[in-house]
Amino acid sequence: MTKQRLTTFEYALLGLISISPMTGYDIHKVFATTPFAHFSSSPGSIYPALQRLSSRGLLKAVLDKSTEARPRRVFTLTSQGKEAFEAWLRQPVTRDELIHRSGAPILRFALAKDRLSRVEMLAYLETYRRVVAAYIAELSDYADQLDTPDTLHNLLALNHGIGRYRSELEWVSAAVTAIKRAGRGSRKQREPR
Amino acid sequence: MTKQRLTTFEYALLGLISISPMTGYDIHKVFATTPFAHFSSSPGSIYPALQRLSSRGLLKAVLDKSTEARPRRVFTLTSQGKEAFEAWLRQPVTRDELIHRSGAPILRFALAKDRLSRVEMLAYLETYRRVVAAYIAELSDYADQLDTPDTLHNLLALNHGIGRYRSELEWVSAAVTAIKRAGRGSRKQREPR
DNA sequence: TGAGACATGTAATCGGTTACATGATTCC
DNA sequence: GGAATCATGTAACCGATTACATGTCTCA
Repeated sequence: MTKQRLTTFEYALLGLISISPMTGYDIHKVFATTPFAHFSSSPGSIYPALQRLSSRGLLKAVLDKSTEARPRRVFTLTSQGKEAFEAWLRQPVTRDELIHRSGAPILRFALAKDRLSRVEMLAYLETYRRVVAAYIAELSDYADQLDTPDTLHNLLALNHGIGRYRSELEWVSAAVTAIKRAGRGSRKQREPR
Repeated sequence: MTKQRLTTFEYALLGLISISPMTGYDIHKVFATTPFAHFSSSPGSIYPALQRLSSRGLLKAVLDKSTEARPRRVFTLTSQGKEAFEAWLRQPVTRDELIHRSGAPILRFALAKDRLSRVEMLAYLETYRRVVAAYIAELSDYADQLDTPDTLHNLLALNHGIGRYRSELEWVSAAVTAIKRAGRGSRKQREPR
């Protein structure tokens, strides 16, 4: 039960809280002051979402009355919440996600720190690379079929997409290299399994 | 009056209809079969939006009873609609648009074909370039302030953003060159004003 | 003592998604 | 004659935005 999908925004909340327990205002500060994600930092989006996640059993609020008169509500992941979050991290990247929630794959990567093993991260990046490469091919095919002489703007817009996704590929290569390098120094000799 | 802002999706509808009058189904086909934009092609988004735009006086529907029993509703821009659309095209690109509606600047460029002069297009691209460059600087500054040794993922995610926007800059340069080249052959000697 | 950051929430509104519903036309 | 495509819509739901409301703490 409670198998319903969450929004990317809600997963981002779970991810932040998974790093360390947070209040609504803490989350507001993250969204307002870091380029981490371009989510809304308004209370009208954050507090209702925290309530939703709590009522679905994914978050648990603890009242911290220590210092202040008005209590701060500190949210923590429940085991269900942790499960839902990690299931999200482990989803393969799809064409649909790439196109319709284009920030999500990188968000997942950023939030996967310490949740996924190095091997899993590399596998994730590989699926991402594959999906991006396939979409570039799709756009290129489409561009080849445009033949009216009249479409400079259309062609430029298409090239925009192709260039954007090519830069994704470059980033993936760099990320894979960086992760492998980081692993070389500190990894345990025993491979998982 | 009717000065309220529209959604990017609604402007996209105005833009398509400004190219040529269209029915809801025509629009559906554009969104379903071209990489033009990654908007929803579902009837539940398109038809209500067309109704909204009509009731705001931006679109006018003409019933085409020519061939079929069930009439096709062909939408055209009203003068108000044309005005609203072109005002949108002429808005400068802002940081907020770049971050929160990141597809919009390129969408506007793509739809500006034949609506803006070459000079206006070049000016538009220049404002875009400026905003992107400023945001890259912002991200770089932020990256410089990260110093904990612990942030490989954060750094990679940041690099992702920086790389993505650098590729935007490259695209702008290419687009400017292409537009200037296209202008050389066919432009009229008299500059506008 | 007053300004501004800290901190938490609610209410109204509205656009978009999903699912449902209907019927005509075309083509095998 | 049946499937697929053409074509147009409605209804329920729900998340996000915007604006409003309230009160505390800190520091100049």
